[in-house]
Amino acid sequence: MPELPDVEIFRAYVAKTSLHRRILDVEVRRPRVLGNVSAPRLNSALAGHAFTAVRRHGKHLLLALDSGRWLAMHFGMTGSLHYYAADEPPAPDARILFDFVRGNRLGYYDPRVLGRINLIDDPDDYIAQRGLGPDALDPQLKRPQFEAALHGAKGIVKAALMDQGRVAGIGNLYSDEILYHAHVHPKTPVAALDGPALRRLYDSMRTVLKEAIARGAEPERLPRDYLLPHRRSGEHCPCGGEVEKTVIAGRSAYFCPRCQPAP
DNA sequence: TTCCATGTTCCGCA
DNA sequence: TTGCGGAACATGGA
Repeated sequence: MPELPDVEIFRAYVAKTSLHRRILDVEVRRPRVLGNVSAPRLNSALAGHAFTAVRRHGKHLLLALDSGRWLAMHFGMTGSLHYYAADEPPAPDARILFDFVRGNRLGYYDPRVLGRINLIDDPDDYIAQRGLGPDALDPQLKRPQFEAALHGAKGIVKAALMDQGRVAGIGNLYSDEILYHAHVHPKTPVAALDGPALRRLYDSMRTVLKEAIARGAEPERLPRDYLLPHRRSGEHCPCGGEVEKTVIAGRSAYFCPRCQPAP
């Protein structure tokens, strides 16, 4: 689930449900999801405080506390958030539960336990320490900055799009969609991209991510002329051609050979 | 039972 | 140094 559009949905969800509510307790049911902080330290840092703001960088969600500290959430491959009213029992497989006053709760779920939660002092330091590039939807990221981010990459374009150090937020699913709209084959070397191809990649990155957010980050709800609703090998591309699957960097990559001719 | 999965990181190799 | 393939992490669904 959690690529940029999903995490953006989480951001709006937290903003709507969980800000300015005093936290009573943090229930850590699976300590493995805690990165740099123990369960007792997390609890003492949060209890009595409230989240005051929430922002997103790439696939990372950053929650400000009224103490000045921040909680950094990453969702791995399967993480999500669910908010519960006082009379709703949280699902039993929550990894972490943030208990607010009056019985409301925010639950952090992650079946595969690949996500992490860190307690940090400064989100910009955190982003820098992790070597993250600019957020893919940052208004400051214009076409020249995007081209600069890809510049010098020696590998293939799908890997470069997913490289969080170049541009943050694009994962395996949406890189396929972006390449599909740009009519670029996923194995095209970055060095072989000409000006028009770079322009199409930038435009489709912005369009695809915004459209995905508008559709609630549910790939199946994307327009029919998108690739993701047809992302199975043998399925028909909107153009009538057949969707093909290949493996790139250990990940499955789907594309339409008719719309995205081999480099 | 086996394979595969929306992420990240580490290792070995070229 | 860079990039790639593969493995590991842990779990559930097809």
